[in-house]
Amino acid sequence: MTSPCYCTLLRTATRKVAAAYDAALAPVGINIAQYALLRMIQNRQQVSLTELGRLADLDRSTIGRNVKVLERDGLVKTARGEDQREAVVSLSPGGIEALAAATPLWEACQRQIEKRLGTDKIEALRAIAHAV
Amino acid sequence: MTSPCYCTLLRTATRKVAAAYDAALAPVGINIAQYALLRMIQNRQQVSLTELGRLADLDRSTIGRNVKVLERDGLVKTARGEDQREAVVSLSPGGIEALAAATPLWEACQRQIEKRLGTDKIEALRAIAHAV
DNA sequence: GCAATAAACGGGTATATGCATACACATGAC
DNA sequence: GTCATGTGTATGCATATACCCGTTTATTGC
Repeated sequence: MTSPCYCTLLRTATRKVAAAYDAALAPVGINIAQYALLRMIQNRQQVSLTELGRLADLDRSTIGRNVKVLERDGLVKTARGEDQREAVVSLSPGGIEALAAATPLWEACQRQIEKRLGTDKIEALRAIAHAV
Repeated sequence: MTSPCYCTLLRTATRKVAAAYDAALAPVGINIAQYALLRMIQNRQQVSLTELGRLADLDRSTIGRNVKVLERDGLVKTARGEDQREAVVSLSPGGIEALAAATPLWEACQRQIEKRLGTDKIEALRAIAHAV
């Protein structure tokens, strides 16, 4: 009768996987969303909120709020850009440190997921992410 | 150097897919999370919050809040169970109606995703969801 | 140079989600 | 029957997320 809802499958899987990453990163005091954001900021060195939103595929207002939490926690700093409208975000020393501390934990999580899913499903996951 | 974060792939894919379902269901005034919850309630006719939480793999407190929104919107009703601690949830007439109106829209979304991903990736999605 | 338009943020409102804690009710040992 | 323990909810606090609207700052057309 009713086929499984693909969206619900995804949502549930994501919650579980994210919980695993969150738990792994907890010692550093950040979660997986923050880790991803910190890494994007690191890659660009200097980014505006709008650009970060594009990179992360997130609404600008979401990025703004998430960055605010990172700033409050001393992991990033923001400044006005040349374009006075722009808020330019970059890692603070604390953020660089946190990222360095978090990366091995994140790596371990990656390995764990790879082990759990196996090469074929990992490949499929990449393909699915690319397709949607 | 840095491999793609599987968690971030999943999170991003889920956001996009959920947005598609949310948009499809918008005419009925519910989102995909609510649709999934309504369907679970319909299947069981009568469920406690704890059981719903188990079914949906969600924290009990999350279920409690989500059900509260459904109740406010007149889609479900809750009553005290035999066990006086229990809140028993069931669909209201409005909820039955909404579910009926939403289901064709949801079906269309399912078809759209199937078309977008193709049989192989759909199968893989099921396998991944099962594995995590 | 000025008016219209576009772009970047910020804040309000709303949902979904989890954890920790408090409170209410049940149940079993005695 | 009473007390300890377990189970079911509710609530406070925090994050992530989106949409809409208002304000500020560029940019562009004339």
